[in-house]
Amino acid sequence: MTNLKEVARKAGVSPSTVSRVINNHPYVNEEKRNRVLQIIDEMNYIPNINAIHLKRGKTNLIGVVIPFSNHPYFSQLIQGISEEAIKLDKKIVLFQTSYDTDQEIDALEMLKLKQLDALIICSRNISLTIIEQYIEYGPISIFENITHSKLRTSYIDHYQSFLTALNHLYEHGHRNISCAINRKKSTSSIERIAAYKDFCIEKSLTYNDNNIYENYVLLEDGYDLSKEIQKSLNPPSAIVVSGDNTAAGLLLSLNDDLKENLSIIGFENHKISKLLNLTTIEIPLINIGKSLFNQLYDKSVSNQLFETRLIARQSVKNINI
Amino acid sequence: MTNLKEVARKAGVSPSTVSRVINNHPYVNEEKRNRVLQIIDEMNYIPNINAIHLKRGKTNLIGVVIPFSNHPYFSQLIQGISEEAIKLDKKIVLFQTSYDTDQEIDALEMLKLKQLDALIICSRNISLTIIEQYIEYGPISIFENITHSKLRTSYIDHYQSFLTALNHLYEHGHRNISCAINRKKSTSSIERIAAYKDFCIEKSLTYNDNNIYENYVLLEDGYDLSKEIQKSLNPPSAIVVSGDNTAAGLLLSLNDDLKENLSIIGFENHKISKLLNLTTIEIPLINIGKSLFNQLYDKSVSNQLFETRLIARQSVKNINI
DNA sequence: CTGAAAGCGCTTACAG
DNA sequence: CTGAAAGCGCTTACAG
Repeated sequence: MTNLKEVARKAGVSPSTVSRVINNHPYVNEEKRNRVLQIIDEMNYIPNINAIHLKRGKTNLIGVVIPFSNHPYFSQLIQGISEEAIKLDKKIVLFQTSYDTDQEIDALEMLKLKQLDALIICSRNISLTIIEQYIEYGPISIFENITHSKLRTSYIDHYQSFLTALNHLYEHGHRNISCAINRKKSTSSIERIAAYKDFCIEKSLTYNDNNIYENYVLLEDGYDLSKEIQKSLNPPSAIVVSGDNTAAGLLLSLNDDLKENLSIIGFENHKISKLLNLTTIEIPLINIGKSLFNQLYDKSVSNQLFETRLIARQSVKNINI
Repeated sequence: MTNLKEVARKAGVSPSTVSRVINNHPYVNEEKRNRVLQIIDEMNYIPNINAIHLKRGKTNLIGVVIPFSNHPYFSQLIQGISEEAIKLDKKIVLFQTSYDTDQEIDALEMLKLKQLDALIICSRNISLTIIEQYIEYGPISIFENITHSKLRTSYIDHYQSFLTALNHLYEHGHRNISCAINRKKSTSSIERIAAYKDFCIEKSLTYNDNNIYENYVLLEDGYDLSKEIQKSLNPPSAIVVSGDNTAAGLLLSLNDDLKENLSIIGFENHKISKLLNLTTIEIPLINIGKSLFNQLYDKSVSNQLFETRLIARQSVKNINI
């Protein structure tokens, strides 16, 4: 491997000059510059990036922590992050954790070791307290509603969004409403369940734990969900499903009776929801991804709220009260 | 930022000894080792990873080139790659290219600059000739049938797999068979089209370009595909769709007439195909991902063929000849 | 505009 | 078992 010094020797200049040429510094004699450039080409010289990183103290590598990449929710976030990263010529190091805490710590440790300049956490399992210990090592942005810390956040109001969905169903006459969420202990689910409880109280509907279906996230989970609903003694007339994928799977798996009588609202507004005429709450995931990235480069810590909106389609029907 | 030298000074030993402690070398006095460990803890010392990389000449970073991550085909590959990478404590740098050549070159350049130890190419747009120029900089594995070069390959026989699907339909009495593929110029599509042509010739069926539908890859593309088929003057009795996602979208979008009369075979055996009782050709993508990773660490260049198999479900019906 | 020199923070053969 | 020294390959203030 030829190095900068050899190039300098062959070109008859000092290493400093070669470095200046490579980094496009002004004040280099045109003739010398050309000579160096030519030698670089001849010798097929490649700068050692690790030496540059050592010297500069940064790597242009940004870590992204996600549980899975095979779900449109997360792949849209990645899409947005990537689009912005390309503009600044930063690279994305993917930590696909499956919510494994060790993997999450790995990412934080790489930030600490300076192999990553910054970190984006799309979803976490690890405690916030642990994450906060790493803030001193580099900017961290997270897709979660936390405003009291040094974390940079982009987030949506899960409580309000869920309430919007529930109220939409209420306005269409529904009084027996269920909901399906993913991990019960996730911060988003906690907000959603709170919205559901408050909604029931406010509308004087009986709140029942059994009306909350847990661990539904994939398309194929919608099939299982349909089975659960079908075997229910008092099946709901409507259901809020916290992801379009599951909502779509559910819609497609319904028997004829439920197909007529079950109203469904999904979340995220993925393409499949349009294809299936599914009412949904749009979440601007790509823009959130962009924001999560850009916040890393803000001078100050910021918290960015993103609006969601209901897109009414045909999967919510009126019911006579 | 405290460094190794400061730790050495405080501990009253040489930098060499500190380094030995950190790297768990034998032959370090137990007492000194403990002292060093204690100082490291006290000073909250963190080794600079870039210095280590410079010294060692490697980074434990593996690049992965994929066009999109929001498609199960690719996310399964990533899954397999990640599972193996974790075992060797290697990290994955994701290059989500959208088939943009510049992004692909970026990945190759990072290999050249030694920021990546090795590279995995799941799908490419760039020419093979260019890729081959980078082999000297580090191991490269690719998901493609290439045996004549220094590239490490894991691959399936797209020709044979497609033929299997076509013959299955033929055996069920179908004589008017279409197919849907993604990018026409991709190597896999070229093999698939060749299989289709040869099949038509062998069975004395009329081959017609119009029976090959192009650029169908997503679930929602299945909807468009259904429209295309419905407006066809001589609609096929069966279709081979080169991905389960599109096949599922198609199946779900068919009007009642076609629902009765169109047989469908998908590819990959994703969960949705089981949910919808879709006949498919299974592709062991997770294992291929694992192989692509492990081949990087083989001493010699290898080429690994993976078998596919037909899984018969209800989406292929018998037709009377 | 240019070079000599110091330094980024580690590792490792060498000598003891 | 241990330390002094050289070196990995760059960059950059400094002096000219």
